[in-house]
Amino acid sequence: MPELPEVEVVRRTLAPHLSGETVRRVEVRAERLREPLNEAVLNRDAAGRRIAGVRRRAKYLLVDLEPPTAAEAPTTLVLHLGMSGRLTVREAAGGQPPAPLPHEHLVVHLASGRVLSFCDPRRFGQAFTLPAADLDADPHFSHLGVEPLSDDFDGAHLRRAAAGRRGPVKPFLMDATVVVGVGNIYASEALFVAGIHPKRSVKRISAARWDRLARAVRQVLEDALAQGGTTLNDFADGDGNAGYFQVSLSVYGREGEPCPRCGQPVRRVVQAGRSTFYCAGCQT
DNA sequence: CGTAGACCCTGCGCGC
DNA sequence: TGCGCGCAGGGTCTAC
Repeated sequence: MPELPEVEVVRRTLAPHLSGETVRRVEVRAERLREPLNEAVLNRDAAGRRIAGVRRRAKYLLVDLEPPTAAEAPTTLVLHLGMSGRLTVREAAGGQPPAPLPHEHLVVHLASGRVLSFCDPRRFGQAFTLPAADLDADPHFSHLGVEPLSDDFDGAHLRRAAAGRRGPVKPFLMDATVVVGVGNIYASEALFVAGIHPKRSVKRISAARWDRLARAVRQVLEDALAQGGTTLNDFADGDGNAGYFQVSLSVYGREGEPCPRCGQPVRRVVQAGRSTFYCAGCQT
């Protein structure tokens, strides 16, 4: 479900509901996710703490938790939606916590009686805690590359990252050590906008093309963010991914349909086990 | 070293 | 109608 724009939309809709709340307790309903959920550790690091805010790094959501006493250190509740995760704030009903949802693996009970609910049918998501100071050094984060919407991301960055590497550009663009947050949808979309063939070797891309690609990545993500922001504004109230498919896509998922620019049928190929969509006329 | 492929898990839509 | 197959937006590990 989520790529970077969607995760950012979730962050923006959750943050006002969560900031200032206090975590009462964390309930693990199903611990068997990609990394097992540990209810005892989650409670040790989160229960009784006030939520200072919600940040994002790559596709991870970071819930900042204040120390309950000056002797303790800030912690962070890290959440990843995987392929099918949904985070919603749910209201208490008649003084009772809301009834369990299907695939609701984690429930963070808040002092107001509301809960932060994590549902994830495919169980590729993650939830764990860390001392806030250890985030950057943690193996989940230490290898991550630049944020695509930051000033550090441009054509020169891509060109430097590609030096000494081989292979096609599309999987390269999805390599989180190069740039984070570019998932399977927006990798295809950005290459279309930039006019670059997804199979083109990273060794055969000019500086001008790297510039164009970096601009395309930024544009595609920002456009999706703008559209997601307007169509997903009730996300936190439990309406999951309504509006997701309203984000206009040029080639992704459109095999056989006419290219919006030249009319040739959109093609699909599989690269590194993932579908890639492109126009053979517009992308070289 | 870097890259390609398998794998984690469940649900859905399609063709037969 | 029922069933099997392929496919799905992420990330990590292993084998080459």
